[in-house]
Amino acid sequence: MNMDAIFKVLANPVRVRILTWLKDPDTNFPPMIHLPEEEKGKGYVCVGVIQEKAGVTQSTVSHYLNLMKQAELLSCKRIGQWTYYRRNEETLQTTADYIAKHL
Amino acid sequence: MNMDAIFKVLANPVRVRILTWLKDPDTNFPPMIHLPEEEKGKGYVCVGVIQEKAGVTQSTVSHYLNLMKQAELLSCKRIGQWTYYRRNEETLQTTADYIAKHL
DNA sequence: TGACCATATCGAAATAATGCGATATCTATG
DNA sequence: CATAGATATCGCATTATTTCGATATGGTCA
Repeated sequence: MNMDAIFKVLANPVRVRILTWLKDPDTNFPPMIHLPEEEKGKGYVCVGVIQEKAGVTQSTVSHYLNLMKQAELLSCKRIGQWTYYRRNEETLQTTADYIAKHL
Repeated sequence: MNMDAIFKVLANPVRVRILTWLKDPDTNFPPMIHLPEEEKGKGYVCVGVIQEKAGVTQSTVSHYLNLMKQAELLSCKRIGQWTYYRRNEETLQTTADYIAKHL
């Protein structure tokens, strides 16, 4: 796990907000109506609604999401013309543990 | 507590290393021979030895230490011509708790 | 296939962080 | 008070990040 990349992600408050919004997609985002039934309830949120809520341009949010994916804080799945991102709880957990232990 | 400033401190690997070195001054730094008896064992380390170990210039380490102090990750005490820095365990603890809970 | 929508990538300008050398400040001491 | 040592601050050049608009890509559907 690349802690360095993770801390760089966290150094930007918009990215941190996105990360926390994704903890509870149901209250922070509209329902993902194009998501197939079997993928629902897994925390997936498409780029467009994240962009709108974050208040940055489409290219910026795409860049941010990519950084977070490189750091393995998010994973994504493309379904149709949409890309859905969700938290990678394993990395988040490991990060929290690392900080508690080594910081 | 300013999480934003804290995450910015952590975004630099040299600063993170300094923070972790200060967890165990006895093994990471030479003894602070000018420190008065009553201040020993409190984790204080002077700027010079941190600079040497970090491998950056004096002005750079001073700047880093100041950023970490602003973020309340470190506190400092001037004794004689030396400034001694040590970890602020309270902030570190609160940070770890915050991350575990909100991230 | 062609128009359309969502997302990704590219290129560039603005802003911020990095990290240095030079200089200032502060403290001790002769 | 003059000097010396430790640290802080200043000014600046370099590099990285931010963030945008423009464009490319990839999927959908008539």
